[in-house]
Amino acid sequence: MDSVFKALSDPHRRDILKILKKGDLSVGEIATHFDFTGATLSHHLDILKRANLVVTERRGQFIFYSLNTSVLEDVLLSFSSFFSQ
Amino acid sequence: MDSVFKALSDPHRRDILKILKKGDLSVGEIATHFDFTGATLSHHLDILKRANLVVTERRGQFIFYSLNTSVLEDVLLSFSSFFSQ
DNA sequence: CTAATATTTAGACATTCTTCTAATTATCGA
DNA sequence: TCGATAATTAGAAGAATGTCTAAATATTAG
Repeated sequence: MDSVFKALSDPHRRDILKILKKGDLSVGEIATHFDFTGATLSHHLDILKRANLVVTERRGQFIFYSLNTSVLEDVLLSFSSFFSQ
Repeated sequence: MDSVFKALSDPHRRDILKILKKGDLSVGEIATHFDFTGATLSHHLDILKRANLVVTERRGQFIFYSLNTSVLEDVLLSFSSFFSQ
């Protein structure tokens, strides 16, 4: 759970998750939304992946990232019980 | 919202919130749950306060901290819409 | 096979974060 | 009022974080 909170603590990473809500995107497509380098984006994606918030799938030259919806639901439940109850 | 995510990114601060769920506590009482110094605790409490996650009230010598429940509910709602929809 | 494109990895640097000790402020009890 | 207790503030040190450039890896097209 720690890695999830850490992952969500950066605004750029939260933006990435929001962008992925609309559908899977390749790294290059995600990159068009930001000003920093590909290396930096790669680093953010790695942190999201380690937190299990996203999953990847290679399709030819491209690597597509998508939300790991089941984990996101778990996270939300976890948040609920964290705050209430 | 950024300050909230930042505040929640530290495990000790999340522990503090959990402890406060049981009821208001003075700084000294909160301190009994942790190993670090009072100065460090004070710093964590300051971050939680700036994020509006807790509120304070002086009672004589003591300063009591309690959860800012209305903001916590907002945060949870915000999280929900962040993940779903 | 080679060149081009997509992405990640390595290494460096500046900033931010967590923690500490020491000093300061606030309040109470005698 | 003074000393003791409670909490915060100031300043410093080391670790972690976000970012960059350059190099490496993977895949496709010709």
